[in-house]
Amino acid sequence: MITLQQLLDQLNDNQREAVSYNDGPSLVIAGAGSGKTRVLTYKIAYLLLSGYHPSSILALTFTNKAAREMKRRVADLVGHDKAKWLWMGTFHSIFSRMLRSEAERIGFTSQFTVYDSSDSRSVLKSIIKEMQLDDKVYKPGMIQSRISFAKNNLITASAYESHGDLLKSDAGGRIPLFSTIYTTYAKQCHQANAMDFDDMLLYTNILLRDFPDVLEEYRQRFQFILVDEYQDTNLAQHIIVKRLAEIHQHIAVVGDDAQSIYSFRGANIANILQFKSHFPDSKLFKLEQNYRSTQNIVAAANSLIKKNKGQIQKNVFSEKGKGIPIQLLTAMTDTEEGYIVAKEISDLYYQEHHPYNEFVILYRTNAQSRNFEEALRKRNIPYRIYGGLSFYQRKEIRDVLAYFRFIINPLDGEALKRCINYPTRGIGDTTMSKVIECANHNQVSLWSVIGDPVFFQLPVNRPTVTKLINFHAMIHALADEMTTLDAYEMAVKIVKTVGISADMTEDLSVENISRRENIQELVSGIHTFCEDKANDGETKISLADFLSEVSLLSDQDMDADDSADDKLTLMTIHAAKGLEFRNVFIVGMEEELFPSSYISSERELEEERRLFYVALTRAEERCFISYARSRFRNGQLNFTNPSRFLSDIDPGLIDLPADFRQPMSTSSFTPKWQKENSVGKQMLFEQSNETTNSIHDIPHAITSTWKKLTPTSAQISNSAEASIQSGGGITVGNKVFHEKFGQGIVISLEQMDGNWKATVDFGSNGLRALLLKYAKLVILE
DNA sequence: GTAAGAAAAATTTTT
DNA sequence: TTTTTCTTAC
Repeated sequence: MITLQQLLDQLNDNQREAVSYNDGPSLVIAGAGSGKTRVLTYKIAYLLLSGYHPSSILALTFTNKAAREMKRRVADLVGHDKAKWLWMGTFHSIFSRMLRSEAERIGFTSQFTVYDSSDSRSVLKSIIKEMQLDDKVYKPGMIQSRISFAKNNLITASAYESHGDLLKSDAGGRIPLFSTIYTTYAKQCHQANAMDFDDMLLYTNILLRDFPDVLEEYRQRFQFILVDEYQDTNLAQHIIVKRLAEIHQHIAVVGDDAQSIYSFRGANIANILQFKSHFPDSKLFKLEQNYRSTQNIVAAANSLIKKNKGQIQKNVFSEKGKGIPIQLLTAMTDTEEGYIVAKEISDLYYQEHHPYNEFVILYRTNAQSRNFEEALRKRNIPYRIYGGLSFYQRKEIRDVLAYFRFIINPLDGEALKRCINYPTRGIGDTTMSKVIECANHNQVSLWSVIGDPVFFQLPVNRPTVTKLINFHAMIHALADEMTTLDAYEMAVKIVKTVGISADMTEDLSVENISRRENIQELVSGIHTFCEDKANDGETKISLADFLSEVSLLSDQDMDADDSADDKLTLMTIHAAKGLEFRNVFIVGMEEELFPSSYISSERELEEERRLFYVALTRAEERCFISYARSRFRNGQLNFTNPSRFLSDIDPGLIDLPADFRQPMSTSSFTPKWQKENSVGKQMLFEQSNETTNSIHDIPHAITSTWKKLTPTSAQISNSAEASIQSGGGITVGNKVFHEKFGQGIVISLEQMDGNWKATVDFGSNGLRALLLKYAKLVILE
């Protein structure tokens, strides 16, 4: 147990001020490596020592890992007995807890299922199919992200339906039925007693908006609110936090606007930049001393981030040694880049005795890892790759979890589809389509139809009826066991009963053995889960308890086996946020790759620059940056140019090779279609900083997102006009001939990655998007 | 209901 | 180039 004084003595002046300030809202801007987590944990400990009850403190994070780490560190300060009562967890897990206890108010049961993004994509796919829409136009992925953005901006399906601008924008983007899909999707999720990740934020908002007693209860309960990584919050999260803190104003948020790299997931940097306007009495604290990196690295990162506009001014400094300049490695090809980096690592390992686990290779895209893997293998350098399939994404794990879900919530149609499909039991697509149609027709759940196919006059033959009824009976019997068995017993029982065990023991292929091990790992994970809960004094741990936690878990949360063995790390820069390494290699520093060729606005360019900032600030001691002059991308050899970001770094802080030519492009963004012709001067993509308080008002921010997702009619005509000047002679309205698709009419023209793309209506052969570079279009008239 | 073959697409992804 | 998704044939 620590005293208040001891607590404060362990902090620097700025940290101490931030921790002990409790006269109103505060915003703590925590520069990279400045002890952000330390401030958060000490602040919580401080509050506990000054009399707050742990259960009156709410601390929100973005990852379970961060929550766990923070809880551990608070426990180290004040003891586990106190720390365990804290409301500390991810936004989603805390809100899930609230939603489950108030579920009935919004038409769900406390057993509601959480749909992950592949579940919701699958639901959307079947809706699109059912509405007989072309999934080339209504791309499930695109629809999904639009719905996600709508929810993150608190636009419900019904609000969407009555929002003229959005409807108009959809019509202009050739997806007039989007709103209908959204409504159907919301309805189906609701009927399935299921919420997707975004729903958890949206419904929490609705709960707090429509039920004053609930709002009041949680306002009373949470006497102090802390939020980590505030720069990554979206509107939905921001509004919830704001509502809860509205009365007592006991709120502290921590973050770094310079590390906001998740806007593509809906994060709104304005939440942190405009914090003062949402909490006018708030006090700003800045943590500017970096304890991680050498002065050189800090200065280089500072010089880079200075190129961004619209940020909170800070002066990050280091009192460590000057260190060595950043080293730039140039390769002729991507393969050579791998070789050079591996060589450099090898030298440091053998000559300076740096263990491999003090190295990280950071890249913009996962696809870049390959060259490095090969080069590392050649030198026998052990490595670990982050990213790719997570444990919970694996088919066998999803199968098992589907059974858990289905038994707990029989209305969960997605789980049903998966369960009925595996292990094979002679019920295929044909039967399922009939079941779905029958369920829709009778307005009942799939579960009901399967329970009594004869009653619902399902048009299938006798053996199929038996199969369906058997399946129904098996699930029903298992559901009955729920009352007596705990999570672990239940899991074992399910895996045995449904035939997964049998299926796994049958074939002994290598893949199958790995699958079996994965299932084994899941089951023993459940065992551990039960034990942990029992140690905290909980009794009767049900499978539902496990499921409600596991559906909010990601692979990042279970890497227990790291750091023990001496392996180098390969990961994307996004995945590296929050981590630190002695030696950092930032690779693929080329135009079109980093910054990504996908960016289309100054705002996105700035986010890419922040991403680079995050990469640089991971380094403690050495930082290497590499690029190649040529690279295979999508099977094609491309010649590349060094990234414009290289010239954003103060030249005195980076060791340039003798033959290095500064990237010619300036650091500012010019859309290609503006560069090549002078049509269209307005920045259609700029995001507004406005946010609003009301669920039904459409924040300005979202409309701009919309413009990104769907070309507005204005944009289309801009592109069309531009094409008149430089589109290779083809213009909108041309009748053209394609050797495969025949005759068609050019509907629109736009530029992508410097290539002209035409959308052509080939009549019975459908709408086709064609790159003029490849498609040999003959102009007919 | 599965397996092989063709076609199309190919950022980043805390929950 | 690889990976994923859709088709088609057994």
